[in-house]
Amino acid sequence: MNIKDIAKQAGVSTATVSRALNNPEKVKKDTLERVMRVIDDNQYSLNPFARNLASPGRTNNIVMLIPNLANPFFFELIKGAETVLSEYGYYLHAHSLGLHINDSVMLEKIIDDLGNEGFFDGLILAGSLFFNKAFIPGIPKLSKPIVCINPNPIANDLDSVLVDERTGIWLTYEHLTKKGYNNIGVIHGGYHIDLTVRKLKYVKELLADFNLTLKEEWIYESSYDTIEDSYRIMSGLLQSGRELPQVFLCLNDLMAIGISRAILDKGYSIPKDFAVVGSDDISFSKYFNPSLTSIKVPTEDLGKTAARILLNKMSNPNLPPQRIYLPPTLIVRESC
Amino acid sequence: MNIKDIAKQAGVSTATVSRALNNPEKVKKDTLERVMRVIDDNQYSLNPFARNLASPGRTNNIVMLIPNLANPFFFELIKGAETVLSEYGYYLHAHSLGLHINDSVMLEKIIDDLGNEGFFDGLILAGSLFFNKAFIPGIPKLSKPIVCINPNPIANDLDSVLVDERTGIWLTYEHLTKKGYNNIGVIHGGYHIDLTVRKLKYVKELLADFNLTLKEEWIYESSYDTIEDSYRIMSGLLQSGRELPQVFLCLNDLMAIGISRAILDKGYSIPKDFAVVGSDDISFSKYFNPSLTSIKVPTEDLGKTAARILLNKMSNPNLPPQRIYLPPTLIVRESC
DNA sequence: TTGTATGCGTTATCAA
DNA sequence: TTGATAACGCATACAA
Repeated sequence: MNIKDIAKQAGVSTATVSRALNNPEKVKKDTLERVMRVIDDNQYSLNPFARNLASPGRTNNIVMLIPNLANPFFFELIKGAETVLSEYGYYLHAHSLGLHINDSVMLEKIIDDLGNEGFFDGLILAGSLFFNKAFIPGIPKLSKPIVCINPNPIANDLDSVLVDERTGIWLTYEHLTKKGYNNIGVIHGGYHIDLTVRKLKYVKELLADFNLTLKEEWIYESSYDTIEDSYRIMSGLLQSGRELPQVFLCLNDLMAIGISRAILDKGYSIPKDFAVVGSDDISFSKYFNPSLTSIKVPTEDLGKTAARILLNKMSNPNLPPQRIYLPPTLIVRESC
Repeated sequence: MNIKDIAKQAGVSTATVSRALNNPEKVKKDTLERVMRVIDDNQYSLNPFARNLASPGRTNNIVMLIPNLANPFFFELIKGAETVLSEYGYYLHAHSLGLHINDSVMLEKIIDDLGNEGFFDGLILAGSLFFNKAFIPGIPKLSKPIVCINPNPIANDLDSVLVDERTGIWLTYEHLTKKGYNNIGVIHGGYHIDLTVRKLKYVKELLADFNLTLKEEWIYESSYDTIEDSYRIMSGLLQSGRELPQVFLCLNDLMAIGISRAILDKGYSIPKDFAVVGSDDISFSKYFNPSLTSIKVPTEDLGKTAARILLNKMSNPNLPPQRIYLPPTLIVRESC
């Protein structure tokens, strides 16, 4: 069923059918009704590819690639971007990389496929992971505006929104020392994520300023994506009898929740026996028991800002890349 | 920049350029290299619309419309669907309706827009909300395979995967009576969501079988999408001095977490003073303190099953609609 | 191995 | 108000 068949059945030309569809006011009422009836009767739906070829327009679709929907951090990002984009008539679709996250070949294929299908007008890439050297080469081919959220420093030729992570670490340390905590341990989600490398560096630099060092044996590797892993790791640590830090700085809240539950389940108290600090301040953290102290990043604002840059870029593709930094704050609650 | 320009610059025909792009093995090596260099130099990227018009193929994109990404329930759904779809080379994009969720005009526009853009091969609709009478009319126009997850009964002409909610309620009631709880209250997320209406009906029917009734004043309205609302409502209830039920059956876990925290903050104990049962068993519930008893729905399986039906439908569009029911289970933890 | 020519389904221009 | 037709950018059957 194409426009030609409809035209034939309705006894008009294809031009009239097209007009009936796109500019109904330019078609005589009787004709319009007749055409529309034929269209309805045959459940005709026009070919979007032909339409776009004949008269190119925007797709109204924006795609946001994220590492893992399981972390609420990312849907707050999505929410922010969606708020802004929908005002301008765009639809935001989130695509979670999930298992492909460590596979740069696959990542490149995804971007390539998406681009080739012409599915979207612009792309938002979230999470520092995406920007390893192996992956970046695929991006220029896209010829679509791109904005990154929290990319690693390699991507300095791309538009991006970033969190001033150093400040977050600094605020935390200030609070911890004020509370009398000196022995800090860090729980991260793996060195393959650039975020880990960056934040560990900031912690070490900060401590160095005070002539202190971060003990290597107090740096623990877990996973950013599940509560489970951190729970298991912490349970093991508590059972091992090893010397542990007084405070655990977790590089996201999912991990903080996991270790907290392990601490409680072993009969220890928070923050009396161990204090816990998370990162991101996802919405659950406030309701966790004990409520979680966390380095809050302005997640929704990150999304909004990325969306604004993207809109800007779409209407003016030749703008030079810009980087915008947003400040974190420390939300102090019961866990510390 | 189109294929013609490239052909001219490379001194070949458009056919050769097309071949270089799609069947490089059919082009002489020198020619191929020359063409490819011109393509790279000009950052040419082909027009996906023209390509698809000339030789129609699948887009590899599947869109899943969901009410709200803020509820982890939905990303587990996404995860399940993604697992299956990616095996077959499809990309799943989640589109969260967010604020437009109560606006059926907007919903129809969204589906219409997406369909007109044609960039997906199939659609998964999640959440009972989508299927009110005002909305259904828009669907047939789409002419793309559609599968629903947990639709309301109106949508019985659409392929769908459903949870056997009645059984979930039954399992819960059985457990509660065994534990000696008789006074049940229900917390739901609003009557505009069909899920609410259905489950309340099941609860009432079940109680009626035992010659009991659900007290109208023990049916509380909150919101499915935020923990906040339920926290606030429960705080108010506890302060009001009104008579309250012994057990709160919450129609999702977000609400269960909200009221639990309110109960604890007012100095009451769970499950001693009040017991709490949630629904869905999202991943956080296990780690909440006290851990949450919840009616677990096989969320990932729901997503997987929906994906399988969709795949089936895409390769065989004339299949009659099918409905598959999946059973819930009761996960008993500390809160009850 | 390469080129020519045609068609894909729609929109838009121009005439009628 | 309507119709004939060129054009959109690409893929492909067929010819060379």
